[in-house]
Amino acid sequence: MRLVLARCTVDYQGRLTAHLPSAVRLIMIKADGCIAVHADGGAYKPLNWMNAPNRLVESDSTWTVTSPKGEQLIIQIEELINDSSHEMGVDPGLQKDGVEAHLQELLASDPTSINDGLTLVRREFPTEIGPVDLLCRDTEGRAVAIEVKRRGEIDGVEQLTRYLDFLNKDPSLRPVRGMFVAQEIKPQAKVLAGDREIGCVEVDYDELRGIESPQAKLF
Amino acid sequence: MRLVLARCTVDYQGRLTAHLPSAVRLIMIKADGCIAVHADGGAYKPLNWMNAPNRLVESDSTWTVTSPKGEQLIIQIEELINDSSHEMGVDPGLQKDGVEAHLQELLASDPTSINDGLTLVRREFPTEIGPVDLLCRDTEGRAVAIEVKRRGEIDGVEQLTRYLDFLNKDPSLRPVRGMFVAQEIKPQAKVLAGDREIGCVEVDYDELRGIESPQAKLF
DNA sequence: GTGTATATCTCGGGG
DNA sequence: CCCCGAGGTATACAC
Repeated sequence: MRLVLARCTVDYQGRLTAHLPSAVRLIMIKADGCIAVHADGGAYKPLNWMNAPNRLVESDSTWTVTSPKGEQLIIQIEELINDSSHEMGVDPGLQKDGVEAHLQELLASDPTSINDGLTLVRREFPTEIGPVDLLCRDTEGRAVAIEVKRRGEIDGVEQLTRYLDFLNKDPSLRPVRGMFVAQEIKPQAKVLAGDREIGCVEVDYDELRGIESPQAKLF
Repeated sequence: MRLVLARCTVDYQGRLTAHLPSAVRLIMIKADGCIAVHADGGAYKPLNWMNAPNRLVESDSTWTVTSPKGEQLIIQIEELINDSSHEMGVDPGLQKDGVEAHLQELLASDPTSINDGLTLVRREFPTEIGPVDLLCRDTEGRAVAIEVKRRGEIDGVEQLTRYLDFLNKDPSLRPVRGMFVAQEIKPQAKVLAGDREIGCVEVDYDELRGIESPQAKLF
């Protein structure tokens, strides 16, 4: 990783046009070629950047970065304050726990935690317009489409509604009812779901994980 | 801005749980207190981070960052390779051109570029569920709700549909028809819009800007 | 490759 | 404070 501290201006032309007036900034160049220009504040997003792959040409005080997609970043170095490079090696990467995929796995392994008597037909059940998180059958053999979210908002209800529209065109499934499952469901989402006769269930991730592997609680 | 190069492990607990095994990384601490942990690759996103405001406590080799929202980041420094601080000053910030707001302004100033005979009632016309980009009337005085996007995708059609549902509950507006305007509209979005009797119009940003300020073309 | 959905989304604006 | 919407969203994954 190369770290350059410099007073500079930056111009981006590509998906939009953007300009950074002169100021002192950190320019980060990573081993894969991606470049980020950071100010000393404003959280994690750089002011300007260019993803890999790209081509960086340094000509005197003008750095020109060009991407194959036709994007261009021009950095004018007005005053170079520091320029250092460091060998860092490959990163083993981030291990996450608690994202939607995990919640979906837990619910798939035991759909009765959503509703008594539910049995799983398939996870990621395909439709023409995208996959339904869980497709189940209830005790009476009727199809139930389930949308899983960490936080249940209005978009999720719309998404499930689209799936239901398509699933209900299939005679072998019809009638399909919908259920919206999340750790937390926003009131507006509940209202919209109610309006469309979609059931709402709030579940507790830690509790599900506890039920899933009860021995974990012993240690 | 403080830049620390170190072999470290990182653990985050908050909105989810995440762990970073030992490796050499860049820890960036900005003037506003926000912290980002970067690997030497993988684009501009940090592996782990903590937004301002937060509290950083350095105790020997263990850094503990706590946010008021109850999030926690623990960095174990195993080997300190470099630690430097730089004064950078306040950044004047990014100037953007070509985002949706500009497109909306141009269309508001001349709705006939969308459809002959349209006149503007209001930009950001409020509804219970959010503002409609443009509300217009056509030559026959009927209300037209317009959703403006840079890139027209399926979400935008859903959004406009929600607005239309609400607007059509208002007797003084009803019937309201919808138009979906973007620089580029994806085929599926066109299909969904067609299904819901929403008109689609693709517009050219540069051309609009030319019409808007014709003198700009002279120079 | 396109299309779809997720994200510790981030970030900014309005009530 | 929450809600809502835009983003050069980026990123992963299925078809």
